[in-house]
Amino acid sequence: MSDERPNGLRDNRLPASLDRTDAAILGLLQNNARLSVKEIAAEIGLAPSSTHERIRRMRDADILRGAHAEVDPKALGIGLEALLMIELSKHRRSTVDSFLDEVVKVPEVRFAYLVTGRHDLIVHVVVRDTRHLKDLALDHFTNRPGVTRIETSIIFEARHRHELPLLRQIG
Amino acid sequence: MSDERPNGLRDNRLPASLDRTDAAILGLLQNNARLSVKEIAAEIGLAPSSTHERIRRMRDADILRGAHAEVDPKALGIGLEALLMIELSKHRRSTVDSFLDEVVKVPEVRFAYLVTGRHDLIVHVVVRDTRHLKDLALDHFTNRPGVTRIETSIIFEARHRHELPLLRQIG
DNA sequence: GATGAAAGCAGATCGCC
DNA sequence: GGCGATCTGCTTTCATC
Repeated sequence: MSDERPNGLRDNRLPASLDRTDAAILGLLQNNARLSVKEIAAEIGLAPSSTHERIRRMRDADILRGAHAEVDPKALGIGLEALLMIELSKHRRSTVDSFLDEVVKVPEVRFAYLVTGRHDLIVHVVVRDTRHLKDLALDHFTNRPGVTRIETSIIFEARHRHELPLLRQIG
Repeated sequence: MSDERPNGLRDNRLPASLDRTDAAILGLLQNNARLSVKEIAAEIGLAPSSTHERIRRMRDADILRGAHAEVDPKALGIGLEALLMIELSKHRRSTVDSFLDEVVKVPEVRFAYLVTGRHDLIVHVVVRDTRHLKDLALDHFTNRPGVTRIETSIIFEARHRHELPLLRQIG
């Protein structure tokens, strides 16, 4: 959701025009970033060189932003995942950006969302067990200045979609 | 968080032993799945063939589970992201799995978490604008049997960590 | 833009240590 | 388990349409 570029200016690039072939490539790569250009080309019915050129263009335009490997959490000793729903004091709400930056440096944090509504911050954490969760909450959140209240929700089950929907008219 | 294999049996594989070299490889690939074996080898101080063998082993052991490309949401017309915090009726709580399955088929859904606490389900959705959000909530959630209440939290800002922490003793 | 051919390079295997 | 050599096949470039 970041609107901002590193220099702090709004990103005023004109919306890059994608056609349905580009969208198909993005869909395939979101589901499996290890697909070869050759495999993608076969899937979409283009030559590998043409497919390669489209991928290169989308990378240059920062539409395609790299890829991340998925690792089995259990293999790393992660036995429990939770969402921390955090309320911040009025004062801290003025400096939420630096707060977000600090939070996301904690290794056990997967994401931190600044949101509207009952809570101010939703933080997804991964831990060994309930004891680790308690320690993490106390050490990094409960006692932190600016935090007025935390609600903990343990995640029983999670489902993910890796592919974003295409919500624009395409060229 | 899935404990289950496709056949419905518990996964009883012994915990695969990772050493710190394996952990370093996983860390690099989580941050950038497009790194070549050669680049990873240089980073961790091993020969490319040895590095390749370690990666192959972790893939075979299902510790390394593929990769997903990251796409600029704005390029697809996504202007707004939100969390839907959903309460389910007692009856529906007995069939949450099929509910989760259906929810995650909706293209605008990124993830759905079944959780403890005030809410039962946390659903991350991506939409064009507030009008789209309203329509999505009404069409797929508010009027759905089993849903008793929805709270909507708009995401102002999001930060992610792509690398999971190593929480096990390593060999 | 798309294409096929050519060049360069990475992935994968293997025998050896 | 790590290593270097080797082979194979993919990525990337480029001239042409």
